[in-house]
Amino acid sequence: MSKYNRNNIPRVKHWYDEQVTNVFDDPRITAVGLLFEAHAGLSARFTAQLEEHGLSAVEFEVITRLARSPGNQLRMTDLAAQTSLSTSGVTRVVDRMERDGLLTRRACPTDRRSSYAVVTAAGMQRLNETLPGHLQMIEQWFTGQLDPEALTALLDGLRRVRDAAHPCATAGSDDADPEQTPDVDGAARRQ
Amino acid sequence: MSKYNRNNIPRVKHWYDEQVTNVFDDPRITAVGLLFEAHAGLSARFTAQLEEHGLSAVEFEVITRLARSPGNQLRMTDLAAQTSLSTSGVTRVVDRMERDGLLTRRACPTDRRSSYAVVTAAGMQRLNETLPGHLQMIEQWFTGQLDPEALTALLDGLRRVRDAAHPCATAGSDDADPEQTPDVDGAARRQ
DNA sequence: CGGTTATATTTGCTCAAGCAGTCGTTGGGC
DNA sequence: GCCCAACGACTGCTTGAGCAAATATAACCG
Repeated sequence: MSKYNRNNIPRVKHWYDEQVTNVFDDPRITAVGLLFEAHAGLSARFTAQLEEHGLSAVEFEVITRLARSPGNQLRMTDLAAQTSLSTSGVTRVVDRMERDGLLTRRACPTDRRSSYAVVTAAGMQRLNETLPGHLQMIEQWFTGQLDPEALTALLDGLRRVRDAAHPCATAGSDDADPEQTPDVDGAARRQ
Repeated sequence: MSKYNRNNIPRVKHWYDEQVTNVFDDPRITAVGLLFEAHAGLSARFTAQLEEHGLSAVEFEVITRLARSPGNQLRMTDLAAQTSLSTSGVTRVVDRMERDGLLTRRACPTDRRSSYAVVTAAGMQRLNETLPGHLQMIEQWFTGQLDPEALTALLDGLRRVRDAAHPCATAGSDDADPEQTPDVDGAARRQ
């Protein structure tokens, strides 16, 4: 439904000019709507599947971030920086997940202000139970909906938008991690 | 690291060797991450701008939906169906906006169970003050980040994902969506 | 050292949102 | 006309999240 470029005549003005029939139906708003609804749709699908495994979306994000980090652990602050949560939000999620046995707190040996959130064995097991279904959902509702070129184009576009708009929440995620790896198998030992 | 190569003896390859570092960096998860982070980034930018005009993202969505509806009004239930809110959520957001003078409730003449939420003059004025800046934000952080073809490709991909995954409104109502014009932003995490 | 500032986490408070239940209203079947 | 299921809006309750203050520790600087 190429609502936006209904004709291919090169134009001086913007791509949306002719379609503005009503201020509130502006195609720019529609574009945002597409992105937001795609997000909402996927979010709902994922939430439903995660719930079957007793995880909320936030908990899944937390445990995934931890599980991909060295030692299956992160300091609370770093965890907050990598997720959509504030530090107090992280405190409370970790509270709940600790109560449920999925995580443990561990004191940082070099800085007594800090503490690590560590995935327990039970947490890793839960994650391993959940992940295959989750990946299946992603394929079913997202990546599998598009052929490879379309998917690549979509991801390229998203990456640009993300890089432009994202308020540096993933600051420390992909870069080299100068932090020394503290004791990989501690998770099993502590509990 | 030390766990796996604590001594230099060549090890037998275990089933998990390639997974311990990779499973959680699966490109499918990365793809979802891009979409979600793009959404989060835009959402944060929009929220900041709307806040300057005294509107939350939800309030903006509500007032926009109403403003594009005939008579600048909708029944509460219909408003709920068009937004990311449940009916009780709509009740409360309309409460607040009515208190702030942006909306009014009006009794439905034909069905005394129903009531309409109507945008007041003050509400329309607020929206008109807010909208240009909002559109500017969309261009700045979203549509303006991409050249026309890339934008078209992005929107095409999003539309497919949206059509596949969007649970036809959110809470409760699961009808097909005959409406041609998609939506405005909303739902922050919301999830 | 002693004092000041910065950092890490937790806690109190507030608020927005959903669910489930309530109340009044509607409309169909008889 | 009467009954009852369906519907629309609202309310009580709970939950999850953020902000700001509190607490503890670290780092720095004289």
